[in-house]
Amino acid sequence: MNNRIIFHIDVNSAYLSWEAAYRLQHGASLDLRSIPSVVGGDISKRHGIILAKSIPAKKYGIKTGEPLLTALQKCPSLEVIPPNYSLYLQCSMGMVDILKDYSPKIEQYSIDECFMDYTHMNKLFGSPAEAANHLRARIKKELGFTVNIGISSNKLLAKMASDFKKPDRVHTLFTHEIQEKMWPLTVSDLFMVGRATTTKLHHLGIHTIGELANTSLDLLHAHFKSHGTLIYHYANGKDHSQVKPTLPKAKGIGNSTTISFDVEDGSTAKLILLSLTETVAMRLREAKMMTRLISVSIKSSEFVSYSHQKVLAEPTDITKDIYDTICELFDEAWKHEKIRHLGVRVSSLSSNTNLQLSLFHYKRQKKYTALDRSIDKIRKKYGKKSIIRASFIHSGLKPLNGGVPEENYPMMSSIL
DNA sequence: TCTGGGGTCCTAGGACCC
DNA sequence: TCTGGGGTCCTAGGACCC
Repeated sequence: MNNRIIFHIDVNSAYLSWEAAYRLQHGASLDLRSIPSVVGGDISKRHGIILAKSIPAKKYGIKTGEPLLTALQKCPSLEVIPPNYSLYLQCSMGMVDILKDYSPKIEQYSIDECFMDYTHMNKLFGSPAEAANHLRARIKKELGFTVNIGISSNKLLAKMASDFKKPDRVHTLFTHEIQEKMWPLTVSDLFMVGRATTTKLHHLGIHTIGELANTSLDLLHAHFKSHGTLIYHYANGKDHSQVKPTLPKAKGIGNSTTISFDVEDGSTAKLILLSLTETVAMRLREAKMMTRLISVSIKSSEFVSYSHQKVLAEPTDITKDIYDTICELFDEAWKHEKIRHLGVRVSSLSSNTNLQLSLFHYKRQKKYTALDRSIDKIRKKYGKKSIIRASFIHSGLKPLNGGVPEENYPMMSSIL
């Protein structure tokens, strides 16, 4: 139990590296990773933030999540590349395919991060360090991008280790190395210590992970409740969570969008909410789930966010039912300020396999369920834009909004 | 500082029930 | 009503992650 070997594999500057590798494989002569470059959204659509940066861009003080505009002030010659999520999905799947050669126990933590349990696997690829280096080199050679790999006896320490010097490195962080390698780091480097917690810890005089590790659990629990207990154990390198090879069942499905202009009237807002609901409901049915809890979220032009939710009497997967509830919630919640951002989310999900329709609503539900099924089929066969609601015609708004990347991208060729 | 979008988990307070 | 305590559900907001 205490002798596990866990790897954390982290793609260096994932979105940017993937774009760079793709371009090189398609004849480009310039490697984006060698110049100040970023993947970022469209400023004119108010999506202008940095999603990934090259190491040269980092040297200008450009940070992930910061506005594109300030990044351009720091480096006017910055190369800005739009995101391409279906490419990222292909690259991510390519990497996981390689990882599967090294161990069957792989957890895909995000599109660019995986945990791998290498316990008892030494006979296959040698010692953990040998295997990690083999893996690192193979991904680089076959897929054209680099990764950092952290090795330890649990997931937390492996993840912390992969964050050490980048790119293209393997690091270990075993228990006996915690004091030397992890404790000198600033407390905000610890997983699960974000901005709010960092500020509060500083007020308590705690600045390094080592200081956090040596603070009393009682004090931390008094200030941070269960989160205090969590970060105390993390600072001491303690984590017993398992590598989970199967992805967990989704707890909720949501889509949201920042609108390119401020919305001032309810009818425009509701049209945007409809486009979001369409996508959310399609994804819900695709997952063969029903929802009982519907919520709408609003962000004003002044960046004030709020939400409103409702539990339904019975679960549904019908677009119209979800949308009607969304409109009701919006009318109750909206404070009539200018709107920048709208979101639709469904949760309290249950399987739809044994759907029991109440007798009273049976006919109505059957009708709308059949309608949704038909629309889903047409969209699947002829594309998502093949059938749209009349209300969007001439509206200038997208009839479907949000969603997950589609798997329609040509597979990356090997670099050879 | 003109500052995205997808998630998960936790907490606090109120309603309601026994 | 000088009036308890525990349990569950619901709601809103906030923290964190990539």
